[in-house]
Parts: sequence; C-alpha cells; structure tokens
Amino acid sequence: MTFNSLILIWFDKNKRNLPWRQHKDPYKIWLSEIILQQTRVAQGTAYYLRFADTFPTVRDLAKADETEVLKLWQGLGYYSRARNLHFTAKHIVNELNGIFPENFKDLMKLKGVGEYTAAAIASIAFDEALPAIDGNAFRLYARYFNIHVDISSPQAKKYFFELGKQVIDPNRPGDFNQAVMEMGATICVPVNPKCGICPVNNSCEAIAQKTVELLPIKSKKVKVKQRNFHFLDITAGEKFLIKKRIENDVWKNLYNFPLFETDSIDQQLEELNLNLSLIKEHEEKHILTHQRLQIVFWKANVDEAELKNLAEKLDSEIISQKELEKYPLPRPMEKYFSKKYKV
DNA sequence: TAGTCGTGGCC
DNA sequence: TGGCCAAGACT
Repeated sequence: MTFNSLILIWFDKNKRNLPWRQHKDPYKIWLSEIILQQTRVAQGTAYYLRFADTFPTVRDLAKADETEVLKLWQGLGYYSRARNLHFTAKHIVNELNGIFPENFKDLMKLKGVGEYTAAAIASIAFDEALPAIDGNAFRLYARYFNIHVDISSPQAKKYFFELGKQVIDPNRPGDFNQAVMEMGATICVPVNPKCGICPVNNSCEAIAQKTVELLPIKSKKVKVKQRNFHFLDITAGEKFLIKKRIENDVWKNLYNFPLFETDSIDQQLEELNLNLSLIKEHEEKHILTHQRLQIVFWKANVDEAELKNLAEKLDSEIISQKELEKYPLPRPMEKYFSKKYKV
C-alpha cells in the first residue's frame, strides 16, 4: 500500500476527538490553527474552547477590543498571534464583507497566516490539495524518506513542500495533512519515536538506514539573552500602579508593574530622583525561548497622594485588584497576583 | 535572512 | 538541571 493510504487508514482508526474537528467552519479552523502554532494540543485546547465560546463568529471577534482578546489569550504566549488574529478578524469583516478567503493564495494575504496555516485551512475547510508543512511534517518526511536537508535552512521549506505535493492524497487533503501531523505528534515524536507501532515502519527509509535518531537535521541554535527586570509593586491601600507595554519587546500590549531593567535598582531610583523604600517581595527566573529573565518584585507602600504623583512620573495607571480581570498580564505578573491575593 | 516572539512538558 | 521542542510568522 502507498504512504498516504497507510497513514489515512491509521488516522481513521486512531485520530483524537478534538473539538475543531467537529465542523468545517473556516473561521473555527483558522482559530484552531492560530492557537496551535508552536503550541501543543494539550495546552491549546482549553483556549480554543474559550475563544470559540466567547467569539462564535468572526464578527464577534472583530467587535471585541484588542485588550479583551489578549486577556483571553493570557498565558498562551506568542501574543502577536492574538494581536494578528484580532487584526485579521476586523479585516475580514470590514474589507472582505465578512467572507472568509476560500483558497491558499487569498488565505496567504491574511496577517498571521503563513504557508503552513494557509495550506492547513485550505485543505481542511476547502479541500485544496496542498501540503501543510509544520514541525511534525518536517520530522515525519525527513525520516520516512531519509532526507538529510537541514530543516532550518531556507530551502528546506520549499523542498518539503514539493515533496508533500507528491504524496498528499488529492481526495482527502485535509485528513491527509492532519494525519501527517497526528503521526508526528504521537508516533514519530522527536525523542524515542514509537517505530514499533508505526503504520509505515515497513517502508520507512530511516528505519532501514538506521538514521531515525539523527533526523530531522536542524542546525540553527537559539542565542539566549540575559536580562534583569525589577517590577515595582507600589501600593496605596487597595490601589497600585500598572503600565501597558507598548514597545516592540516581549509581552507587547500586555500590562505589568512599572519596570526598571537594570543591574542596580538603587542607582536607577537615584537617577530618577525617586525616594522609595523598597522591600524585596519575591524573586524568580523566567525562561523564554530567547531570553532568561531574572525578575525581582519590589514592594513600596505609599499614601494616595504619592501614588498619584508616581503614576504621573512613571506614566502608569492606578487600578485595584478587581480591575485586574480586564488587564492581560504576562505569566510572572499573573503568578505574582495569584499569590498576593490568595486566601 | 537571521533574530525575535511565550509557556510548559519531557527526559 | 538544562536543553529541546511544540499544528510558525513577522520583520
């Protein structure tokens, strides 16, 4: 039997019952694909259910404020996905008359939709026979065909896309793409792949050549930058300061305490002529893909007049605990508050 | 095109 | 523990 018929048979028998597989609504397919970018099904599913429930149609999403969308996205990471999701929803409603693009070429024009996502939506929602090449597809194809092309090289995408076009099942392109991904996510996993129960182990070239553990080849390594964050929890009674992150940096358009990024918080306060007595409340390191953040939470109790004064100086807002439900927060801030207000 | 963007799970 | 990686896209 051929590669595609074997994995489709396997998929029909073993596919997981995931909520976005219950319909062909392109909006919901798009929503699920954006949420699942660089995200495991186990982590993304709850977010998908919340979004689908809160915004059942693209018009509902377009009507929302970006802050509301980011709040619902809080904790999922890669927040540009949420910003682009919202931008694109408005674009579809306002410029495309609320009609979702129905082919790969037009889907590619949407912000936040690249080759993978366009192919996934086109194949799943509109039966267009184009391969969706994600990390799973790279790995499964690299092993099955014993391909030693560096998947972090620019040519790799094109190479695997062309390969995928040759093996995709034109009658069931959406199921084929999902079968490839599901195989990669559950059988052909990066470490200790389950070759013993793999439906294509008889014809897998990497098994034959004993190269399974070597593939796929990926040369690019990430450089990790070290940063020191000092968050200031400046409170007067129930109120404290919070500030929107508008710069192009991590957590853009989310909110955090007034922040000083410095080796010496004392020196920083002196330079700004701020006379604050700070108590170290909490310290932790927070790991991001390209950054290692050393975070210190400082607390300062002030009176209401001083809080107002500092809000102006630090370009911040004054809010209270109850209002936090509207403010999207980076994970460390979320954890800090959940500890602070714990019963 | 190389760097950047989160969080969590696994070994 | 630390490194790797996940249904990638943007600049």
